[in-house]
Amino acid sequence: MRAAEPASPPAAGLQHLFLREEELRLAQDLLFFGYRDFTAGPDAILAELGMGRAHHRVLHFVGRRPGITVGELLGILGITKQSLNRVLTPLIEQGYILQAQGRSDRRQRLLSLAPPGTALERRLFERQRDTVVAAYREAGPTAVDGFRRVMRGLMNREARAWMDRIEETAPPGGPARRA
Amino acid sequence: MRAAEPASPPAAGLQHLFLREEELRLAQDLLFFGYRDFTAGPDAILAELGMGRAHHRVLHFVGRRPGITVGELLGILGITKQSLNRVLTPLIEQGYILQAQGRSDRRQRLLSLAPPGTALERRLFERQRDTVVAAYREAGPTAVDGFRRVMRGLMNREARAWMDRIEETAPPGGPARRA
DNA sequence: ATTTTCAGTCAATATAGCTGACCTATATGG
DNA sequence: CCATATAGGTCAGCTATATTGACTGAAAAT
Repeated sequence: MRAAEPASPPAAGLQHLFLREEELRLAQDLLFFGYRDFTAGPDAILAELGMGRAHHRVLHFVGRRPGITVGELLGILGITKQSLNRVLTPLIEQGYILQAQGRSDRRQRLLSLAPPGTALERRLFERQRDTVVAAYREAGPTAVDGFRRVMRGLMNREARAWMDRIEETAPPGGPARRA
Repeated sequence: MRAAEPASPPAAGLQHLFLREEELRLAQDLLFFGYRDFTAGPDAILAELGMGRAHHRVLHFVGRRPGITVGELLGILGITKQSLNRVLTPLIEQGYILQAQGRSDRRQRLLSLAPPGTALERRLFERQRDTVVAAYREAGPTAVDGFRRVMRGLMNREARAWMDRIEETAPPGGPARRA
């Protein structure tokens, strides 16, 4: 409130009506609440195991790309090696994640989920899936497509490239090669 | 848009085709990368000022609801009083946020942005706005509507109620009372 | 043989959250 | 009026997630 009227871009231009300030502030609200509640389910499970969101992210991306190297994982997560190792080392020690020496480059550690890792990731996934399925059902297929396009638009170049790669190699239809 | 045609539901198996596992894992990826890059801009500005995301959230929601009480803010943010005060107290001491005694209940502290707070929030908003505007423009109005519906679907009941209220009192058109 | 890269480690620091205990000021209700 | 409940603040201590910088060892590349 407080006087001010902070320059709602006067919407003069054509198709820009939907880009007015209030629309964009609404986007901020949506992303804050939506992301928070999206992560709330897994967070609760992880807390019971003495883990946090960072562990989930590692399990998720290792599950998504079995055989991923530590370096690639660092690139995806956008954190430092030290930060990653604080969650990765315990996950390995506790038997959730396996390391294998790289074939072409033996310095590399190829990461994959051990059975307990697969199970935990699955449990976290299913909790999150319930949230997403409910939202997707309510919103409908057209909205889902719009959601995907907007989220993609928020991502930086690197993240988009990663999404392109994952969509190529893990197409709708499941982990197996496309039908 | 990037190849791929992300599975606009091929209409084959009724309305469930778009809820297959891979689609849902894609949603996890989208939310992780999208949210991270959405917050990256403000994070960089805040870091220069020795602040973090928590400060931004306070500035955002106080700006959104001037005169909000501490208790209401706690409810929105979903954190403890102690956590809030660790960022709120410095924001007040540094002149970004004003406190006024509640009129009907003098125990309440009604929060609002002081001019420096308005300016900083504006700066953070504009950085984030650029990201959102780019995504919205790329995706188009229909996609934006879908994005909103899905994000809303991810939110819990309380958050939805808050969104309903904000949409009533701050309708498209700007912070001023409805036309 | 030197240099670079991949991975891991140690130490120190900062932010953002948490619990529990306790305080003041003000409202509210018997 | 007094007792209790509520709004807000504060102290102390804990955890999780991130950071930087410095350094190591092994293997690849030149």
